[in-house]
Amino acid sequence: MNITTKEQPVLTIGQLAKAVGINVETVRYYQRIGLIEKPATPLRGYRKYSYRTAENIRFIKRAQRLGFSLQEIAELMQIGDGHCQDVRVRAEKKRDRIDDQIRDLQSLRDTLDRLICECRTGSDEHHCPIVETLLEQDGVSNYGEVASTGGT
Amino acid sequence: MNITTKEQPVLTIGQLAKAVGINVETVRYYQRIGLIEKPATPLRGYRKYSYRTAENIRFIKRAQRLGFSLQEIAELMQIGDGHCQDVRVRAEKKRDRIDDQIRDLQSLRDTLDRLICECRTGSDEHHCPIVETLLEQDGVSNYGEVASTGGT
DNA sequence: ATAAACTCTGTACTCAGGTACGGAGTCAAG
DNA sequence: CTTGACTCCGTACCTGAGTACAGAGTTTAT
Repeated sequence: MNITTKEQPVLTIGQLAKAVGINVETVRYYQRIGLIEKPATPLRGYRKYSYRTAENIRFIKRAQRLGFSLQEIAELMQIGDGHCQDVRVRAEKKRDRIDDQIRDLQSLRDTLDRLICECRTGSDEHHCPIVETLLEQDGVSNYGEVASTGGT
Repeated sequence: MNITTKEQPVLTIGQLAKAVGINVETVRYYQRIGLIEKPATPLRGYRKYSYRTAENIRFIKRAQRLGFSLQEIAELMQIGDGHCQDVRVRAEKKRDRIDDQIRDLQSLRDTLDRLICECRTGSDEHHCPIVETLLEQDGVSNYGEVASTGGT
């Protein structure tokens, strides 16, 4: 694993998959959707992958953990070479969407929590504030526009 | 819309869908998966739905906004009649999962934000901290175990 | 009475991110 | 040289929450 072997294609797909901790099928899947390159098929025998590819996959996984979709990651990898600003703008949009998500989840959490408390306090076994809230026509309309309910 | 018409099946599927603001196909879908009951097929002609069904669908939509899946909602509707405690336990579990989600999103958000700031501060156009972070082998391993990365 | 609008039924498709499988080829160890 | 493990390739399947569509029947308005 020294610097000289770094760029040599030496890994079989199985070794590659193991090295980065994903499934062989997932490696193939990434190839299928063009997210990682497919080393030219040797005239006979197996494809060999470089550690570079392993790093690319780790990149993908890290970006996924940061909340990017594979589509977005593909774009990131394309522009990633050049313009920092493009990447930053994308990251900012992503951050803003995450903020929205957090807000929604929090208001949801608060609503649930309040209901749970009421439920715990109430002694009437045959009347559940949680279910009743859900059953209400109106009132409690301030869950906070959580989770886009469709649209088109 | 007075109390006497409440339980009479009077709505066509289209009126029902419109009344609750969802697609006709979605109503059918809910029927298919057994989430709402299908009024017995008349010997000829169209099915009629009661306002009760409309309320059930509103229940579903509200529960969805609270973060329940259709599967969970189906369960809620089954146990909802009787035992408050069951509902509460489910709601508590749900709340805890939401807490996890919020935590994950927040650590993700912080990481992104930090990178964005570094990116904005840095003047080097040819070196993007965001991309570099993603490209790093190790370090920055504390995003907070976000998003289960698979595993049989 | 006829056309437009609606409903019914069943099936297939969508999106994302994979997973599974079958059959054939290939490689490495004993 | 054979056996077992691995790879290749294509295709099909999975989950969740719907959406789309075709063709036939029905209802409603004119």
